[in-house]
Amino acid sequence: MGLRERKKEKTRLAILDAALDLFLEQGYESTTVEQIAGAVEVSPRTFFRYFTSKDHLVLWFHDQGEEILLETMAARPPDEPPFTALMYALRAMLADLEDATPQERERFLKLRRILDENPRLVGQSVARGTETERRLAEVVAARRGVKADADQLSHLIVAFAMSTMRVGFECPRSDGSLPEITGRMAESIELAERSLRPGWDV
Amino acid sequence: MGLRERKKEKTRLAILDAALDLFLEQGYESTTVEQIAGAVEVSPRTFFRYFTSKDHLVLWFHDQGEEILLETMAARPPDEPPFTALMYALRAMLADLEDATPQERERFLKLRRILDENPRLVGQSVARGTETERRLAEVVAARRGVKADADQLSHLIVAFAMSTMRVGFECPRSDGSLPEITGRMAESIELAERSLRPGWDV
DNA sequence: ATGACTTCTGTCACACTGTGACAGGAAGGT
DNA sequence: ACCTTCCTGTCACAGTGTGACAGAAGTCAT
Repeated sequence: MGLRERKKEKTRLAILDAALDLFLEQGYESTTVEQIAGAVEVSPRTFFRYFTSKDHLVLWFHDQGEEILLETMAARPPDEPPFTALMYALRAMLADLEDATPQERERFLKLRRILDENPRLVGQSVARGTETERRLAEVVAARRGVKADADQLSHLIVAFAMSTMRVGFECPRSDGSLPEITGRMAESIELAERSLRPGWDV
Repeated sequence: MGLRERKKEKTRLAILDAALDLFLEQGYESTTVEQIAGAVEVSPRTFFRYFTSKDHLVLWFHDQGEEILLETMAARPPDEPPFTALMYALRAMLADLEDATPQERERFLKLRRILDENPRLVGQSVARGTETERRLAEVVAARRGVKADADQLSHLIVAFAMSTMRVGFECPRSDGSLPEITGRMAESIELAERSLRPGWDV
């Protein structure tokens, strides 16, 4: 990896960290792109070359999550029931979080605190999730040997899976520590599996 | 109802209709608030007094839908399983649509076409839905005699119900007529009820 | 109707987000 | 060193959204 790419990644993370800290200090809305750019000695124009919008700062982790979901789905045995495979994919996301460096974990926890304080951003985050759902629906439809456009069940399977994820992430919160989050998530997965009729997602 | 209120409602709808038509003609992004305001002989500043944002134009029907959902939930017998009650609430939304005036139906269908062409707006719509979910979760938790903050199952019930609704509305589409939409919705509800274990939402 | 009173509207001014175009500088390969 | 490519800052700009204020229109007395 060349110097150019390393430098790029460095500024990317510098912008991200500066922004997260500013958001926690003064709130999301009250923080301007100019301030964030200023904090890392970069022009506002450059900020938008790294993050397409201010919201994208908060949604960056979604790109990461989606990648893991899709990779895991591809790796699971094709004859496994789709919902089961999706639950494994969720667990893979958690595993990735636990294997991450302290810095990355810190970033994630800061982000969660910001989301707690800004319901609007939670909405944006969910909105971003619809794209992921669309892609996952394609994968699930392929597994089930149907066309995604014409099959409601494939969409329902994915929608239920993502609901399970969101419930695990969003509620209920107390200290917001990492083990708590993974614990809630595990609970949520268990709850969902217990609620669904065996073989519903064939 | 006084002249003032009638006039207000009239301009509100005038703005809405003008906007929907412009969106269909030239696309959502390419249409400016200035154009919309101009089409109804109103200052841009006034536009923002009727709709807090350009996006809000497309989300207005959500406010209406949420109201019906909450009202129906309040009217359902308290000992009815929450998910069943939520499915009745969805059907109440459909019934409201079918009872609506031709104008209102036309508005709804235009909106759907706009959503089809602008995935970003679908995302916004889903984002708006998270607020509804939060409120419904409170209602469901109250029914189940628990606190919403501390109960994942209440959230999961609502999340599953809203997933069912979204799947019914969003996929799959062909002519986009009203009977088709209500049909898809009914299918989706049936599919969800068949997928869940009896008594899972006690 | 005339008055006072409330509410709505337009104008002006402004902050902020996001984008296109261009020029200079840093990194890559030869 | 040289040329190419990519990155960055500057400038200019369109568009969204908001606060403040003055005037117009609706409301409700007498």
